[in-house]
Amino acid sequence: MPVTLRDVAQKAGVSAMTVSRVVNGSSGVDAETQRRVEEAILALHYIPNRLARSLVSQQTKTIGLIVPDVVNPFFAPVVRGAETTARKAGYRVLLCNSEGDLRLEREYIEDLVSHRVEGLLLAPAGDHSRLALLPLLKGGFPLVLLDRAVPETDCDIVISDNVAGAKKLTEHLIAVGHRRIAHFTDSDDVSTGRDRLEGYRQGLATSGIPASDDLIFPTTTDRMGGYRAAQLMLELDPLPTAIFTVNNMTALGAMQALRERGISVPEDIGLVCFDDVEHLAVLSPFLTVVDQPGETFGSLGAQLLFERISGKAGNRSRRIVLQADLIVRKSCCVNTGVPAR
Amino acid sequence: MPVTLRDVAQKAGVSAMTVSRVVNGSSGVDAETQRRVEEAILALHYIPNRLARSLVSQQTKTIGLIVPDVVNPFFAPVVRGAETTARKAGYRVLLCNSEGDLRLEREYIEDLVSHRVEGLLLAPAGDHSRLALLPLLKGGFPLVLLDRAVPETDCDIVISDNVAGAKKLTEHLIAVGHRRIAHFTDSDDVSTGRDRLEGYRQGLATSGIPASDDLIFPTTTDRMGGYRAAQLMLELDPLPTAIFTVNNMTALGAMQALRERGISVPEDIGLVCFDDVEHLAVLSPFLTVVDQPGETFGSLGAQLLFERISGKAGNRSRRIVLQADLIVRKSCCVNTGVPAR
DNA sequence: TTAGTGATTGTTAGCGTTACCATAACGCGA
DNA sequence: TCGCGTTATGGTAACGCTAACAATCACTAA
Repeated sequence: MPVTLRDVAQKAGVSAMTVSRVVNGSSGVDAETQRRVEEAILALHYIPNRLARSLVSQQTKTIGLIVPDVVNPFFAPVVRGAETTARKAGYRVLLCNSEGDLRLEREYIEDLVSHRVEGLLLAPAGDHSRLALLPLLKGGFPLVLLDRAVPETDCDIVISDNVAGAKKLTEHLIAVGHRRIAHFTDSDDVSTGRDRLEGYRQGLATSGIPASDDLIFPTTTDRMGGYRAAQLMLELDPLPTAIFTVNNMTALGAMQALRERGISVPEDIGLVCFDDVEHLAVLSPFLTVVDQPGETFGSLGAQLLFERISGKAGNRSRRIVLQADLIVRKSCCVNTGVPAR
Repeated sequence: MPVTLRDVAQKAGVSAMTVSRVVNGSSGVDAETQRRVEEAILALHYIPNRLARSLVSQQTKTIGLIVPDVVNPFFAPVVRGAETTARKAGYRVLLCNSEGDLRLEREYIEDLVSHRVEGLLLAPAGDHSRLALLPLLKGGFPLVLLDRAVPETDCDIVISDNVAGAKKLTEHLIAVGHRRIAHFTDSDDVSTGRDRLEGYRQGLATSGIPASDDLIFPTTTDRMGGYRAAQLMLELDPLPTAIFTVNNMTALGAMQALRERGISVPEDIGLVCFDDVEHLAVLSPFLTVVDQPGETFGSLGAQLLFERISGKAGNRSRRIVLQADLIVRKSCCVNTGVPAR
């Protein structure tokens, strides 16, 4: 059904090759011929078939990007950063949403490879993503990890210093007077979760506060996870005076649960988290957070990937650690300077 | 470099055709042969080349989705809805971000067509998208518009009743006592902007309030647009007692500008808008809005598209109008019942 | 004149896959 | 033993495109 090169060639009274030359702007086509061909292209609304083109040229000018959640205010700018950088390099991005699900992620990886993307940007679902990545790595497939590390998987990565960030956050809580701090953490399978938990522990340790497992609530990193963890936490007696959640969505969920119980932040309990919530920060600068530069993750990741693709990247794998900044707002430090209870 | 069907065939000691049969689960392959082939596939990490496959089968099992802004809390669920529905139908989605830019949009459309997507879901940048769409429509290409109509362009569409929604919002403002209401509107090129402006006018008209052009501020629908419009509006004397912005991002920008001037909402001025801001609604249920069901836009749109693709969709174009719901929160109705000033 | 030069265009093959038809091998009844 | 259907497998062409080479032509220098 769609118009092909041959259709154009026939209409213009030339060979397919000549049309191809015109389409690709190659030199060595007579001006008059070129005009006739261009006329035919316009008349027929011819659009080249990239499948065919890629098949012969062996390059698709496409990279894949898999994130656990496009909607998350942290990943959204990551996507944008990657896309912008890719565009500048003449590449397009195939975007996939793994929902943090290993099986879905695996499917998407296969899918992208089968689409012959020239490289892959991946914010992995967790440590077990390793199984899907190993064959890629073994085959020398250009791959850059974003945001999350995968143990024993040696490849380029853009990540932030989660331990330091979490430690900063914890120390801040302690500095404003909190001693009993709950932590909502991700499943043990995700490096960011582990690192932030470690930062939390270190933060407590430097102040000589014992870390109690009772205060650590493993959960999922979506809003529901925060909601559930908060409900569990609310059983505690005495209640913690502050919560440090592993990411932004979890904090929102916690917030929701607290509100439902009539517990207000920061009057009754402090709340801090990793990752900012962009739009929210504008409307009511409220949550104290450690903010990661999402857009930079995306653009740096894409840059690393393109270096890999073009073979400019040597054998050793590169590791970029970005700084995460503490943004102190109002969600943990009560006005009296001392937390309630 | 990548492994092909022939490599597998050679390894398994069979012809390419046999491997193809195994890969596609066709019958008529000896159990023992099948085992050998499967072994070879696994050993070689063979992944079929979808480019080649699509080239011969003439179907890519892929649809395109173009939105003006993935990051916008309204479009994010649209994307998710479309993707989920597509997945269920065995399709994948190529997601593109037009940034509301006509040229970029046009490029993406060409790109997607050249990728031979089987259909296109488009939230158009504006009326002028028409030029890019006409050739598609003429060629019978499956196309479904989302959220925004394009005049004189007859095709399937999922849209909400913007006039009614805007009217409701305006009437609500009037009901709580506002009479001098500013409206931040989109460029005249976008149907949603026009319709909401029309709703605003109708809302005023039913109460016999004259609509003054001085109160209407055309701007862009991002945060910066809202910010700038608010700055212009602040020159007005007397100040309006309420603002109705054309979408969520514009409201956030306005909010920002107001805060910077020390003007608080709703005490000093009321603020309402179209589209909710999901995460924000949880953390502090504040903005009074007309909420559109984003996910439904995406999934219904995808459904329409698949009916089109499979030819089940007759000749006439379908138009689905969704209801937009007024959610009354705190951003326009002051506690005293009377707006300031 | 005659090969030589350069500019323009065409021909052929192949990218990796599948549809379609051909072939081979086997068993089975007559 | 032959013929026939049945099952398993292979060969060939084609999808739309481009790389590489081949052909054609006008024209020029010797």
